[in-house]
Amino acid sequence: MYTVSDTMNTQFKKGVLELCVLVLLDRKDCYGYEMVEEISRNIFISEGTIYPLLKRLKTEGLVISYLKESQDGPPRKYYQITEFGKEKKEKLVAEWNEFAMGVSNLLYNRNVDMEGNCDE
Amino acid sequence: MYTVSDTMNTQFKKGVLELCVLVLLDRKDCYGYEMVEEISRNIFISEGTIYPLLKRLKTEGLVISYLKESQDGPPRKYYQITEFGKEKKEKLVAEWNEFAMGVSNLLYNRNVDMEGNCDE
DNA sequence: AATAGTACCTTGCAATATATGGTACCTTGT
DNA sequence: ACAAGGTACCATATATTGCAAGGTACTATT
Repeated sequence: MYTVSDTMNTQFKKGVLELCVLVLLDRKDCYGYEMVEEISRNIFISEGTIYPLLKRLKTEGLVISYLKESQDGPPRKYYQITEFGKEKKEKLVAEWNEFAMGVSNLLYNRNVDMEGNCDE
Repeated sequence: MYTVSDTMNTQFKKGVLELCVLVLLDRKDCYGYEMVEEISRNIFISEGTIYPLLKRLKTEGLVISYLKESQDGPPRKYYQITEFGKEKKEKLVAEWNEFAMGVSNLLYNRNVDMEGNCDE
């Protein structure tokens, strides 16, 4: 199991894990435990986080799920992204990029003139 | 007053606004209303967010404050970053950069081998 | 006198990552 | 046979924090 330093700021992850899960599922169907492994390659995530998150995504209609047997342990619950989920993913990616750029500008004092960010 | 689209994901900001405030205060002393203006150039922030945040930073010893009269309205409460605050800022900047890079790798499927992210 | 901008503040709410603890399957070593 | 460890799922309670909504008060403009 891969791990990234668990000192990483918990708050930073708010909302981002949903984005990460949708991005993974847009590539291929995954089961929960697998996604924890994947995401853990890059940012720390606790197992206790993924299952409530997946449940929420399912309730919101962003994903569906199906069971599949496994040789290595109990049956796996695979998740598949829906069309609605794909739309949401696109929206979140765009928002994340805009946000990350905004933060970067603030941190490194680049006050670029962006379209539509001024009242008059 | 500058504004960025207020549709920006609220969750993304968790923890980041603290970082932004500390970065601003590391450049120069600022008062709350001023920081809202500055930050709003790049990411949406509500006025109702900054004052509880500043209060918390003060309680934690990351900043101190002093009053100064103004011609344009009521007295301004300026905030100054402490040595402890500067250390915290450095730590948060590093954590943010690591985090943002991790997310970027996940979004764009760059599974780089980074040092210390594998158990064996 | 009324309005708008500046500048501060408090309270309650909503969202979500995590810790903790639990169930159950399979393989390997003793 | 059985203990241990990895795989795989789940639920609950808690902490953190951004925001909306509402308030006070000063100054300048209409």
